[in-house]
Formats: sequence, structure tokens, C-alpha cells
Amino acid sequence: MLDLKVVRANFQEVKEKLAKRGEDLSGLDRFEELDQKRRELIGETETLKSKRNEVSKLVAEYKREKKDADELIKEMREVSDRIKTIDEELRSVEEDFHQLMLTLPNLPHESVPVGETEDDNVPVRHWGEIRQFEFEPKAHWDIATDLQIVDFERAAKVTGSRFAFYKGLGARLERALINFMMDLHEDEHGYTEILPPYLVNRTSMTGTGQLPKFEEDAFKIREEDYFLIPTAEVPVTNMHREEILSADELPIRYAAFSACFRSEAGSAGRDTRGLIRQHQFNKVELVHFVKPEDSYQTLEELTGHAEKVLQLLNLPYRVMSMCTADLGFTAAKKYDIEVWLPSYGTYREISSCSNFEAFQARRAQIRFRREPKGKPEYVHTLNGSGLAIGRTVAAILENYQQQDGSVLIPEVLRPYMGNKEVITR
RNA sequence: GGAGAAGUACCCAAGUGGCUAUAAGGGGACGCACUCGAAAUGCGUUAGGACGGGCAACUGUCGCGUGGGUUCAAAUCCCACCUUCUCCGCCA
Repeated sequence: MLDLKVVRANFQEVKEKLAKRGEDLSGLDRFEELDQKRRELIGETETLKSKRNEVSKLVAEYKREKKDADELIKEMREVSDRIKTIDEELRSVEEDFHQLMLTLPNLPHESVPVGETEDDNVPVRHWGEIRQFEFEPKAHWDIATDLQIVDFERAAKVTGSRFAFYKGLGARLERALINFMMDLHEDEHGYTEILPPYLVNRTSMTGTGQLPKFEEDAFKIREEDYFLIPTAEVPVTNMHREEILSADELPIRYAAFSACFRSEAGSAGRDTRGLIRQHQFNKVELVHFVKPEDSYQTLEELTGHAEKVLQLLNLPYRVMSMCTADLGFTAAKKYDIEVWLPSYGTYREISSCSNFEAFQARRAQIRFRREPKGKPEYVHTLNGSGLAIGRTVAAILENYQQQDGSVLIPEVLRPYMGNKEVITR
């Protein structure tokens, strides 16, 4: 959510900045009308309430002194009716206004490249050597199926498309990656480990910005108004919803492993094979709560932490700075880390690191005090994948494959895999 | 899932329609005094927030789990929901 006062004071400027995102801004047209109407009604109802409070005291006094208060009561009956009418109208205006504010995306940071499509994303850096194969590299789903470490067919039978059984060393590899990443972030990067609920309520989904706009992307539990989390970002960020933290608690760094669930509405026909786009996948998520002045430096650190995983796994990647059109709804600035996939002959997103500034904090009411008696300010929240596990498995299978169909296990993972060096059939 | 109880400040807790939520009382925390210092003791402080109006000082409204309702007036009465606790059932 944007700062109401900022939008009010710089309406044209905000409008122009949001336009760079290429989103539909028709809702913004009603901003000034609703904002003004709202303040008008608040003024009216509060004046009447002030009067009511005053007279109510008087009525109490009259009653105590056994004086006749009928005149006053009659008068107040009218005032109360009027209050009720105005409050009803106010409620409806505030609801509209709130809904409008919830659908406005974040303002891009000044350092974000302006662009119209994903082709305008800007490469920031590359890391690692792309391996030259002396044979035709296979796609990871073929490698995995041939090695019998992932079973897509049976998952389709048991559940449906875009699900997978991991089996044997495939399951072991997945689990090794989870542990390797969590250990790294906890021991080397100073994160506190969180294991969150996988179901969250509507308020939490709204707090981090998945709702109201993207309800169709989420899996919903029918009876409960609960949602399967699309990322651990949702429960972990919402841990501190409606809290006022003290300055010395900041920065907070959480690393959370969770399964993630996405309906992938609108992705029909894309990445239909393999581990790249599943309805359920595992991910290690990094979440930061920081003071506003620290958030951009933190974004760099956070991105570095995710990159470190790829470096230790020796997987080539590049970091892209997302342009205004590709920022997503909530981010003020976002880096995607893309890993090299030989069979695709291209880089694919494996991590997304975002600074939301106060956008989520304002929705979720996450604040802090600089001084014990100070005025609460919104924190800045950030998060990034560190990393998506399924896509990491795909990257390892493809980059570490050998001509005979076996796959070398990256050295750092071997202790997590019973010191095995290779996955063979 | 069934039955019952409870949600008031940092914590415990009193308050059952107007008599000051300007929230009793207790605890904790902080400050001051006493002390060489501390303990004990005494005195004092310890609602915060949101949203309006105002250049400002300031001022108004709303906050007793949440949302509605009744009433001239609600912490107090009514309805729904949430959370916690106890017992029973079920269960990893």
C-alpha cells in the first residue's frame, strides 16, 4: 500500500511513476473524489459525535438531579440518527477507498530501469563458466526420469499435472539442498531459522500483497478462508503483522524452508515438462525487516546470500535488475537471479530478491520505534529466494550430467548425501 | 466435533447502562530521596495508537478480543465471529 499522504500531495507524480509499470490505473481516477468525500464525512460525523458526547453528559447530570431531560433526549435522538446515516455512507466510502489503495502497485525506486517488457531487464553481473558439452546435453526431466529419481507420470495419476514424486537419490538430493541452504544461511549469513505454517488466512495474504489482486493464483481451502502459501514470505512476513518492534530488534533476518503452492493460472502450456513450474515446490526463503535507511544496502546483501548458494554449487548464473514493467506488484526494486540451464540454452529464474520498502509494512502494520517513546515508523521488508529447490535440482541435473546419463553430485552436497559422488541408475 | 469459562494498560486485575477509562488495587519497569554503595523503605512516573481539523501551539473523533446491533447514552444489554483455557471425544 502506498502512503496516503504522499499520493495526496504528489498525485500527478505518483500517477506518472505508476504508469511506467504499464498497469491499469483506472482506479486512480477515483482517488481524489473518494479522499475528499471521506474527509468531508469524517468532519461531519465527528462534529456531531462531539455534540452527542457533550449532551450525554448533560443528560446524565439532569437524571442525577431528577430534572426533566426529555427535550435533550429528543434532540439527541435526531443527532444520533444523523450520525448513523453519515457513518453508513462513510463506511461505504472508506471501503471503496481502501480497496482502491490495495490495488495500487508499489512505486518503483529511482534506480529501477524503465522498460516495457522483460526484454528491458538489465543484466547486472554474470558469474561462473558455462560448461561446453562434448555431447548433446539432455533436459533435466529426461535425466531424472532415466535415473528414476523423479516420477512425473505417477504424480499425474495420483494428483494431476505439475506434480512430482521424488524418489531415491532424487528425494535425497532435494533434502540435501534444503539442509545445505538452511545451514549456510543460518551459520554463515546470520539468519534465524523459521518453519512456518503452510496455510494462512486472508489477512496475511493481503498483508504481503497477494490479495486482493491475485486470488486466482492461490490455492484456497474452501471451508476456512485459508490459503495454501505461495511462498514462505507470506507467513514469515506476517509474523510481525500489527506489531511495533523496538529499534534494537532490527534488523531481523529469517530463513524459512517451506513447500510452496501455486495454481499457475495463466501459465497453461508454459514449462509443462519438468521441475521448473510445479503446483507444489520447495523453497528456502530469506526475509528481512530493516530500518528504512538500510533497505537498499540490505537488498544487495540479500542478493549476495542467494548468489552464494549458486557459487558454492558452482552453477553459472546472472543477476538481472527488473525493469519497471517486470517488477511485480509489490516490489520497489527487484533482482532476479537466473541460473544457466544447458538444455534450454538460456538462463532461468531461480531466485527473486525484492525490496518492498514500506509497501508491505503499511498493509500489514509492521512498525518500529527508534526511541522508547518515539513515534512508530514503518519498517522496510525484503525477501528473496535462497533458493527455489526444485529449480536448483533441475540446474544440478543439467549442469552436472555426464555422457553416460549419470549425474555428479556437487562437492558441497556430498556430506548431505552419504558421501556419494554420483547419481547413477 | 461436544460441553463449559475467559479476553480491560507492560503483566495480574476491579469495574454489570450515565456518578469521570482522566481505569480502582496489585505486580513489574523507570526516576528521585535515604545510603559509601546496594537492599529495604518512602515519594513520583509508566496508555498507546489510528484518523480528522489547524502553518503552529493546540484541538476533535475512535479505541475494554473483532465486527455488527439495541439505546439519547454501552466495557456493561443482544447477535455473530476470533483467540485462549478446562473437561469429553477423535487423532500423529
